[in-house]
Amino acid sequence: MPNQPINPSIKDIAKEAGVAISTVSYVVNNKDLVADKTKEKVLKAIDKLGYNPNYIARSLRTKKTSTIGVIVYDISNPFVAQMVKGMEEVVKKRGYMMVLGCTFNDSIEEERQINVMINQFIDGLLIVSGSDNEKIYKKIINRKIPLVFIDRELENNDRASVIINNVDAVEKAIDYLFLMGHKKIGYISYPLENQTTIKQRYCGYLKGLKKNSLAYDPEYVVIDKKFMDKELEGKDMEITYNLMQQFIKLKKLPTAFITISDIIAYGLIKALKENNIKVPEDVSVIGFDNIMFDDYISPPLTTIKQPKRTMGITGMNLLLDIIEGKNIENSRIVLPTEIIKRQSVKSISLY
Amino acid sequence: MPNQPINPSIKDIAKEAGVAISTVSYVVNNKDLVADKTKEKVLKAIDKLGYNPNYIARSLRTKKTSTIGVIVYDISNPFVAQMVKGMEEVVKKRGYMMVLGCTFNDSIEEERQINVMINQFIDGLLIVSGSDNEKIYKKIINRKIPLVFIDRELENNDRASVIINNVDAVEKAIDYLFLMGHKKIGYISYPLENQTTIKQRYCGYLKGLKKNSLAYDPEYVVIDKKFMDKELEGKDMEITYNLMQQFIKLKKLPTAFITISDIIAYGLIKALKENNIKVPEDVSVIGFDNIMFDDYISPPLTTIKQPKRTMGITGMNLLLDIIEGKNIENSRIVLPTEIIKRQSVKSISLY
DNA sequence: TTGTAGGCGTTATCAC
DNA sequence: GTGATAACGCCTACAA
Repeated sequence: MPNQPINPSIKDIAKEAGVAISTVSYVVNNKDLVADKTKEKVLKAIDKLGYNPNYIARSLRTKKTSTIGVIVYDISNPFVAQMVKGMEEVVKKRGYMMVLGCTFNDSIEEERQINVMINQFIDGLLIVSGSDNEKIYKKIINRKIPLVFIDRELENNDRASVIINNVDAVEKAIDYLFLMGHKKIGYISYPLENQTTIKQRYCGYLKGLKKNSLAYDPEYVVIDKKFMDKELEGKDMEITYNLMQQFIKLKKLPTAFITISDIIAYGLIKALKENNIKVPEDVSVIGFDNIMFDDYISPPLTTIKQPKRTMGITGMNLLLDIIEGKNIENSRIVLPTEIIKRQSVKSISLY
Repeated sequence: MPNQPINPSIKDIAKEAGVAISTVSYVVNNKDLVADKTKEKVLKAIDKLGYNPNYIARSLRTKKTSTIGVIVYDISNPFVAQMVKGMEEVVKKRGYMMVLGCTFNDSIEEERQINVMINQFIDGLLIVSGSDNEKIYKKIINRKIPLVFIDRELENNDRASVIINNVDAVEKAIDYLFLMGHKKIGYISYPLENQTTIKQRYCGYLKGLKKNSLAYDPEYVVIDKKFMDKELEGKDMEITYNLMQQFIKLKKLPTAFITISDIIAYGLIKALKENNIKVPEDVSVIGFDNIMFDDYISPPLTTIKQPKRTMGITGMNLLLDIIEGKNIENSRIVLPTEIIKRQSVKSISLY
């Protein structure tokens, strides 16, 4: 019995089949240059030795890795996880792999990860909600590495991106609340620094207020640095809960709150309920994202739905299209949002 | 101005610094063979041309990719996402990358993904809750690719793994319920086929019943194939909700339910509440996992906590230790579970 | 239609 | 200490 190499190379196959290396390569890559008879011989040898092409060697030659870098802020966030799931579906279908990195909204970390990834490792990069720091992305652009942003727009908006209309979304939520008779509308958000998405939503808040001739009352808005605390990373529910416990004791309450995420809404609702403030009877709440739990909390949460999975799918498809040199008709895709009406908002028009 | 290569190679650096290629390599890899003066020249050239080592080429030589394959069933499941987050922390810290694949509990898909990954692409593989199909893993073992399982044990239990004691966990939950006066304890679970973890929990259920001299009543157990339906993938809450809507109409209720996941518990609670069955007054519920929302639903969910992040961290560290040839004292790590008592269980000892 | 040979960017082995 | 040079496994002109 001849000693079979554990990981046979193209060379071993060539020897086994009694043909040249290039012939094997042609067969492996489905180039129609090989006579059927020869092809068969090669295939048989491949089967016999159990050959698998070495992607590393291939990449070294072709400069293609079929690997996509995906950078998110926190994979354990349900909104993010749902998007990543969408990306994974596409990647799988189109024959790529996905490497994942979490930045936890730390731009130093983001830059580090990008650097590692682009060191000839990946064919393209998908960034979810990166920082506002344009500088980080210069290197990617310089190296001509295809790049798509999801859920975020840079000031320099000629970048490929998949987004929603954040201004519009919040504005519509205010319209809805106003329609339901609310005049005092609060707002809970991350700090606005370094995050276009968050800024835009705040703009929507202001715009919606103005549009409905509602006064802006700083007493009603909670924008707190604690949300950016590294120690508290991933604990938005608790942060909100604690924040609101204080808020309730110190300040007057609006009749409704809009929050920039469902997670925050959950924390808010818990704090409210524990202080015997009924939701929605006393205070209405609108969340953002429409994560899978909204139907299962009490009361079921009214929210602004983002098409999470679709955002992931669309973003990944766009990126792969760019990589594969397909004709891109639109590289700035705006996906629709929708207010999902459940039971956390109540009409107060009778008052 | 000399034309600088966009991606300078070690060769370009050598030329720039006026030294040999190998010298540059020594410097890059911190081998202490180079005179300080030469080293400085090289460093200067590296800085000037903006050199980055090509990982692909390096991998081709060294047969190391510093990339770990992670296979999970569903990244959008909060339990999984939390584990992956733990892995990501470790991977980052120890200088590796992570490629991610989701199988959605499809063993064909699992095998396909494993094949892609092990084609010389990864240094090791971390599998979360794979199938029971030993055959799939043969190839990995044959190729001597380090492999660690999380949350799952194969029959052949000499594999490296990070698990919890599932039998014990459920048994303790029954003890707790019994202590609270419950004699009729229901159970909601995935089908038992192909999943050791699920089987073990069911054993725990049986064992706990017997231990407390409680009769097994098939009327109280819900084990349904719908949970494995490809179309319904990722919708355990809805599935449970629908299942229980029927159950409530057709069957008698136990005084308490144990479920194999918090997600399932959420669906159950919703169905119960909508049928005016109070939780925990009429029926107590114990979940499994302790996901981040348990504190925020109504009532807050009593559950069996799994150390999700720790499982991810431990599993990844174990795998990297194996890869790096460290001395492994224990390759079958059992992590502790704990009953987290919230408000979904009520004592009925007074009845 | 098939074979030869060069090179992708490294690292490692030897000389010097 | 430093410098040639041969691999690693593959792809692709180009030659035959």
